[in-house]
Amino acid sequence: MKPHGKVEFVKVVTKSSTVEDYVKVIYAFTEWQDKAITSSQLAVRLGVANSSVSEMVRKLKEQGLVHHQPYSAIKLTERGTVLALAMVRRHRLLETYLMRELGYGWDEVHDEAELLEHAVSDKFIERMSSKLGHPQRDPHGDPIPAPDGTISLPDATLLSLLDAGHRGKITRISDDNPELLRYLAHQDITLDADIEVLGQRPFGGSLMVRIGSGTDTADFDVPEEVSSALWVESTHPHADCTLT
Amino acid sequence: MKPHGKVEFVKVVTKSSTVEDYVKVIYAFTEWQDKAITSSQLAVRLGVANSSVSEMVRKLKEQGLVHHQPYSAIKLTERGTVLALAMVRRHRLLETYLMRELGYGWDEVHDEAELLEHAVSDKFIERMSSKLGHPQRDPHGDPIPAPDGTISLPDATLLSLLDAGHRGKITRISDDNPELLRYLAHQDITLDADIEVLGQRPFGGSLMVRIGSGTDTADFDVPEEVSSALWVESTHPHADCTLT
DNA sequence: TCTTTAGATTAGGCACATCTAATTCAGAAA
DNA sequence: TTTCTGAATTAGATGTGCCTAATCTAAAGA
Ligand SMILES: [Mn+2]
Ligand SMILES: [Mn+2]
Ligand SMILES: [Mn+2]
Ligand SMILES: [Mn+2]
Repeated sequence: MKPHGKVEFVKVVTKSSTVEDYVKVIYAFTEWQDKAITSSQLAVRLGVANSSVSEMVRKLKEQGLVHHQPYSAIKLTERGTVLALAMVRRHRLLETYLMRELGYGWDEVHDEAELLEHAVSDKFIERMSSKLGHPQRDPHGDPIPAPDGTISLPDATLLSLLDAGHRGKITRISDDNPELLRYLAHQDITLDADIEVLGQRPFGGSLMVRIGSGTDTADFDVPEEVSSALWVESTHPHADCTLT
Repeated sequence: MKPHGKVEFVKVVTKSSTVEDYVKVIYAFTEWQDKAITSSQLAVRLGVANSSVSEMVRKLKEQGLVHHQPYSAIKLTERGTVLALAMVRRHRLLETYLMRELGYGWDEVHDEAELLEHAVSDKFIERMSSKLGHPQRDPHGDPIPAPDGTISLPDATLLSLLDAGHRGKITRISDDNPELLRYLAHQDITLDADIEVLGQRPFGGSLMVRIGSGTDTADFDVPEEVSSALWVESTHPHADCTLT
């Protein structure tokens, strides 16, 4: 007597904190540009060996969280995106909460949120969100997805890509370098500050910018490292440029 | 050329969340009575197999966190006690915070704290403590150890051990049965309520108690399951008993 | 004292997430 | 088209924490 049908064991999906971090990083990579992440880029961002990523990506695929053809880039499935957005919501709400309710500095929130995001319950997240008045963005200007996964990305451009004359508001600051955040805070370069690109020093040097508005302005030379961490939303359309 | 001295590799102690839970449970067992916990009692409380405990206790001993002779009870070392008290502080502060700041019910805080206690930083804990005004006990009446490990246990007795006539205040309610907590809250039996033992129903039946003071009192029959979850601090010394 | 037995420990394995080293592959360069 | 090369994958292993099954032991009972 042989079985005449195939027996399949459907693996119950356990979203470990490792899996949560993988999908979150895969998602984050495409948030501000549209190329999908590769195996080794993922390895660098997670701080693990390439081989660990290969192994794990196979498991993520098994669980229906990513699409992946060997030797090509890694993309989230619908389900993977849902999980990633849930984690991004958690992370950003936690960062916001830590600053507003527990007096953390904006350079201190990331690491704490990175661990807490895996430990708090949905109830905790929603209570926080209520208490904060359902904020739309985190302390670094990153948009906070709604509970249903809806997210609206502001129309911002990387400062380092802007031409002289451009004016706008700083709407996002990359949060992965705490030291940079401390530097910026010390210089009073904060979210929503008005900014104008004055020009670029020769031979690929620093970008010259003016921060502030009206009479209260200050000029800075920002090196590539900084200008590639700041996103600017234009206040005037392109036509308004004052080219010298 | 042979080495003429012994080379030892001292294991760097990594306090995993598993280790944290083991020492916490070992500590908790002796908080309200003085017998040390056995292997199988520990297994029940942690929800793991006996063999897992044997294995883990060996590792805890290796790390200097417990004293243990095979086939006998498990005791924390000085270092183990320090770690346990730190975890207890975390757990109880978190419970208090969840109730006071995020509107949790006292039956909902335990499970959330059980996970969060492993994920939050010391900074988080101390910020919470400040914000709460450095509370001395958690929502269930359990004392919160100070950052240095100091803890003062209230002089309370298990309700089920009290004789008729005893009066006092409820100062502690075991928090490991959420359903019981909901029942008590529904009956307005809360921390600091005045209580008087009226007597015991025959044949090992329920304990009859009076809750409240002055004109606002209510009588209850409390079954063993409940009376062994409530601790009472006497308001009148023993001499004041009214035996029938 | 000898036997029983409940509780504790060991043996042998598994799942997860990681590593280093060896191998394979896709696409660029010749 | 063939060769090369860096990226990606597989092979083989480790550490942690858990399991079931087998074995052992201390303390109680006959
Ligand atoms: Mn994380
Ligand atoms: Mn952020
Ligand atoms: Mn715990
Ligand atoms: Mn409690």
